[in-house]
This record gives sequence, structure tokens and C-alpha cells, in this order.
Amino acid sequence: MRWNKISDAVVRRLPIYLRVLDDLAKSGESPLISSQELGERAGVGSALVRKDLAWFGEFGKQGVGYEVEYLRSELRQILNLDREHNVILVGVGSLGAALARYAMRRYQVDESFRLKLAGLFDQDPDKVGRTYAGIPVYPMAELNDFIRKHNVRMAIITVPADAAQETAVQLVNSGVSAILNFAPVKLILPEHVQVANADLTLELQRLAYYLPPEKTRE
Amino acid sequence: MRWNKISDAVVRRLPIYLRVLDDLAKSGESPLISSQELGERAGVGSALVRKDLAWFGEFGKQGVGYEVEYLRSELRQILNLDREHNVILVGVGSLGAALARYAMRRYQVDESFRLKLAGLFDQDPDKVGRTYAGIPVYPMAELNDFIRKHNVRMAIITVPADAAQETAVQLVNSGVSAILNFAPVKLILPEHVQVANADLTLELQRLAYYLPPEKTRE
DNA sequence: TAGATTGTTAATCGATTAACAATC
DNA sequence: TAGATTGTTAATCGATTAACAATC
Repeated sequence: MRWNKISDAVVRRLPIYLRVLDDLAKSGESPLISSQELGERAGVGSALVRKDLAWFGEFGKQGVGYEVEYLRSELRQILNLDREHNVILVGVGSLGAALARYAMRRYQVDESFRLKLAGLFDQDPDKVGRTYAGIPVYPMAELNDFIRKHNVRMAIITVPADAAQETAVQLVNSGVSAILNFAPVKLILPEHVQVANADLTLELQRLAYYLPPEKTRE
Repeated sequence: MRWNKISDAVVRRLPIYLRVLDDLAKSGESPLISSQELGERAGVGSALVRKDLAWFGEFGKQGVGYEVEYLRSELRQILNLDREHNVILVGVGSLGAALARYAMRRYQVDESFRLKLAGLFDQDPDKVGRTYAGIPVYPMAELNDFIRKHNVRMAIITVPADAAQETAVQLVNSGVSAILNFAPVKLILPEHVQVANADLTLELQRLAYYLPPEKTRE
């Protein structure tokens, strides 16, 4: 089954639904959920919930709702989260190191989190050979081989802005097709590569727009 | 001047335009830029660039384009980036500490970055009193006073998921109106509070959707 | 069966793009 | 003046919401 042409707006909501279902499964409140309830918890209208899910199949029962466990497992499959993926991180600065710890803990604690940080890469010889959260740092020269050997399709970029584009191209050339980019740079890459930007500066600057005018100190 | 009702889609692009102009100013390529060129560099259509800017005034000259320096300064004003803002960060785990270093370095290196990390907060007594990148960690009990005293309107949340909602409410009650939230939780807050979610798990799960089917090892 | 809720179609809303007169 | 590019209006596109027949 291939569902081409699902809009990104839809795909972005699927992990949100999944999270609601995970919470529900953990708390064991009810084995069933209506689009109404699911929408409320996800912050989305009920009609939109039904429409989003309907793109992928008929998961509910009229008059009843959706089975939490069933829908959960379907969503995991749709999101490819039913199998493990090796992920690498490039750029082991303080942010990179923090994310490595974060991802690793998550992987160990939550068995449904199937994204495995398999290796870290850095250009600095002083960092190569060290480990963070048990994950070794490799030199950039080994990037290509590592990606191919471990079938890495997903990568996190935490290198400085001026190295980001070059790093991304290397990753893509080696076979990576999904990138979570923390560098404040718009990456220019082939169409088939998916990029998620975690551009904190942009977010902070956007927030600043909404700040109220300076209150003069009384 | 108050421009109510500007859509968030528009506001999100302003910092992108600003970044392009900053780069241009630094490289000194040209004192003028057309909506065409600006759009290309920002990854946006030229008509949209003109429409976005037109919400706030007439910044260009027909037949000529936009003056880089002038438009830059206007955008900074619109985004409230022409004055300094005190920001606090709550939750000094490894991610929080990394972000603190990141923000502080940025503040020191780039004089046009006017967001100043004024304090860190943590519930753990062992962390209180320490400093990160020169910024002291305060106990949660001092949160309220600190926010009022330093006129803090913006905060970064890096506490664990189960503490995020509570933390956010405290911040808002003390006067914070813009939050960058790293906890994997949908915060429920009054309308007037702006929240930017940096939910890495959601981003990674979304990226997983686009991964190609597992290639069987040859 | 009666009540509830899905899946889906039609209506609405909002954002982007195309086009062009105004004008530098 | 001739050429270029803005600011803006109208057309298009896409996403969300409303409504309801189908059906559990």
C-alpha cells in the first residue's frame, strides 16, 4: 500500500494523534475513543480527525468510535514506527551532546520509541573516540561507510551554520533521506529529501513579534 | 501603530526575510534587493514577499526594489528586535544547559541578537547556585519575583513533560506572554499567550513517515 | 430498535499566485 | 523616455469545517 500525495498538513497531525493514543493506552481510561474526544485532546476539530484518518483506511466503527489499541498500531505502521531505524547525529557541540543524551534515554526508557541513535560524528579530532550516553563519536571520514553499513536513512544536523549545507549534501550523497536540521540555514537539497527545521532563532524572533510594548518601570 | 490581525503565516516569514537581509548586509553584495531575489533566497514567491511586506507599510520603490538597510531596520522594529528582552529558561537538564550556552554565545557574538538570557531556574537544589555560561541558576521559589523585577516576557521551557504544564502556568501568572516549549506536551494557556513548540519527537516521527521501505540487505 | 458516531460530500474559509496599473 | 519593479486586486488553490446519509 502506498499513499502518495497525502498533504504534509495531514502527516504533521498523525504523530499528535499517536501521542494522545499512547497516553490513553498508558492510563487505560477507555479502550475506545471518538473523533470528538481525540480531536479535543489533539487540539483539532473532530471532522478533521475523521478526514485525516480516512486517508489511510476505515479504522472506526459508526456509532462506536475508534479502538485505541488498533488505531495506535495502525498509526505506528503508517508512520513507519513499527520498525527500528538507525539515526546519526553530526556535530557534537553542547547542543548535539544534549540531544544525543535525550534521544538515547528516550530509546532506553520507551520501548515504542524505535529511533536508535547509532553514531555521532564530528570534525574535531579531540572529540573523536569519546562517547556520549554510550554512543561513540566517529570522524567525518567514516560518515559514508557508516551510513551504508548501518542503513542509516535519518540524521540530525547540529553543526555550525556555515558547515550545515555541506554536511547535508554529504549525508544525502551517502543515502540519508530525512534530516532534522538545527542549523539556522535553509538547506537546499533534492526533492526526495525530507527536512524538518528546528530553527530556534526563527522561533524566538517570531515570538518577539507578539511581545507587548515595553512597560515603563513604575 | 498596531497591526492587529496579521496572520501567523505572515509573521513566520518575517524572520526569514530578516535573515536574508542580514546575510546580504554582511556580505555587502548590493544595497538593493528585489522581491524576486528576496523571495528566491527565502524560499518564497515574489508576490508573497511583496504582499507580506505591504501589510506593514510601503517599503519599496517601483522599478527599483527595496533598500536592504532600510527594510532590515523596519523588520527589526516590526519584530520588536530593536530593543533588548530579558528571557529566562526553566529546567536546567542537559538540553536546558546546552540551550543556555547557545543563547548566551549568540548574544555575545551577534550584536543584533537582542534576546538576553537573564536567568535559569531549576527545582533541583543541587543545581541552584551553579552557573551555566555565566548565568546563575535560581530556585523555583524566586521565579515570580525575578520575572516581575526584570520585566521578563519571554521564557524557554525545558522541564520534563510532566512538569511542563504547571511550569507554564506559573510563568504566565507571573507575566510571561511568550513561551518556547521543548517539552513534548500541548500547553493549555490563555489566548493572549504565544507558544512556539519545539517538539523534537513530533518532528522525528513525522520524518519517519517519509522513510523509504526497508531495503533488504543484499 | 433508537442513539451514536463514522466516512464522505459540499460549503466555507484562508492563503498563495497571477496579473497589471501605477510609478520610480 | 523606456524598462523595471512595486503595491494591490482578482483568480486559484488547498485546507478546514459543516452537514448528513450510512451503519454499527
